Amino acid sequence: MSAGSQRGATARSRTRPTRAETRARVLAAALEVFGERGIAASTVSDVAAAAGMTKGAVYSSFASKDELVLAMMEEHAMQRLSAALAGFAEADDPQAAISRVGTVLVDAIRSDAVWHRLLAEYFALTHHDPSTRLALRNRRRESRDAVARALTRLSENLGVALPLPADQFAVVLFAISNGLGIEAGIDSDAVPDELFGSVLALIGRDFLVAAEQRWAVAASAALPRRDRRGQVRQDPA
Amino acid sequence: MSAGSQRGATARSRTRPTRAETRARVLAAALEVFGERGIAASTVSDVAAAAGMTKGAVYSSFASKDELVLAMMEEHAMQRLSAALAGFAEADDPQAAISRVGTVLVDAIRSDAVWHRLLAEYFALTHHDPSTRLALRNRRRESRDAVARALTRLSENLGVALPLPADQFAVVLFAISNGLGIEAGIDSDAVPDELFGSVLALIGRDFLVAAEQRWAVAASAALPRRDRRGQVRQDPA
DNA sequence: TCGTCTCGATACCGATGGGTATCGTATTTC
DNA sequence: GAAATACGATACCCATCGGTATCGAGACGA
Repeated sequence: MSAGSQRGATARSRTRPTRAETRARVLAAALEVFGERGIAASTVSDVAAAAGMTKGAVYSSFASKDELVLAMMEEHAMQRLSAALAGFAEADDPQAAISRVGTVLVDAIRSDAVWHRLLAEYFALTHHDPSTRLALRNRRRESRDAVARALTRLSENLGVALPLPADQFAVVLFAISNGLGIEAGIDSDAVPDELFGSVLALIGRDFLVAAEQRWAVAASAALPRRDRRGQVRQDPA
Repeated sequence: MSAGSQRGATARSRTRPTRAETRARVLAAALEVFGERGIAASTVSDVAAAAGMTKGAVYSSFASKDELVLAMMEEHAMQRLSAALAGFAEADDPQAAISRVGTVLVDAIRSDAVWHRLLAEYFALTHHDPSTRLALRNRRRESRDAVARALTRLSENLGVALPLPADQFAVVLFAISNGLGIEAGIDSDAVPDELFGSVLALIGRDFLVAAEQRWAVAASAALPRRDRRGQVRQDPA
């Protein structure tokens, strides 16, 4: 009936999006709206509207607002983690690996101001609900472990010890990233672009210096390693 | 005014608390309730009840929930700042000053987990309201400046350059404190007590070493100050 | 092409909670 | 001590928002 039915053999033009499409659209809208207005301050209808739909659509894909929020956080956390890990990714050249880590982490701050706001609110919001709280904790743990493993591998590849135990170093990376992200969110003038890099350089100075020497040595020839006390080499950073 | 032998000191058996008292009680209750259940999740009545009063009392002292929240944050931020600065306080012995800074900052994390949650939520909550946002930004700026000044003074007293420009160093301190606080709030096992100290030691290692040397020199004899350009003069962009 | 099922729009409900009007009483003023 | 005032409790208002019931229309199998 109706004017429909023209989605004949070839064009296959759906007039109605598939379930997955809707879900994706809603999640994207959720990220946008929650990120802009805040989770608590946004209504389900707001999100729906931003996705070009109505509440009904949202509730047909998500059981509750909480679940929508959870799904949105999971989704984006996943993306962020894999992006971060991609930075570490098997780079044959350790130098490249190091510089990539820096790059990734650095613009993680600026580009994802929204994410830092969201995480901050979610962290606070979540505190009273044990199950959500555990979910966040476990997700955070996984992420940290992944980063810690990457750090360990990096350290082993270079044959240089990390400035801190890998797991603690991972925590510190998260903390600084998040902390600077929040400071930047409060007062963007206060956080120059290179600040994260500077801090990392300070924390990892010995590591970087040693890595550089090792690499240089390895590159120049198969020389036995020289003394590593070149304490204040000016190069890094 | 003239005739009134107005409320003679405190001994007066008042059946009704003074305005300032109620305000203080409400603010204390607000800190407690908001900190526990979250700002958005708490109602004005909750806060009032925790203070042993009703909504009416709150609204007779604060124009709106927002204003109550703002006042509570201001109040506590003030306390925190002065506590932190007390750590820097005119210590004749620079060594003591340094170690105090460490101590203060370290247990600022553990002891004030609540504060970190609050700040996180407030930061997120505040983002959509320009005036509150500016208030937070300015308050944050003042705090940073105060810390930066203290750092500068410390550096001058010791005659040793800071690892970073004072204002940036201040930001980093705030960020790490807050960041680690949040991580600890999410997963307390992940943040060992000494982590903040370790990171600070890494960041400020040269500073600490140089300070120690200088102090040792100064202590050993009343020597005129020696050249200050020691090997540690590294100060990257 | 028809029947069935799924998805999403519309309309609605009920609770929650911020905010207000009012009144009684303690405090202050004269 | 009486009048004026300030403060806080009580009762109330109503906008908002999460969630639900229902129904029409598009998708899909036969």
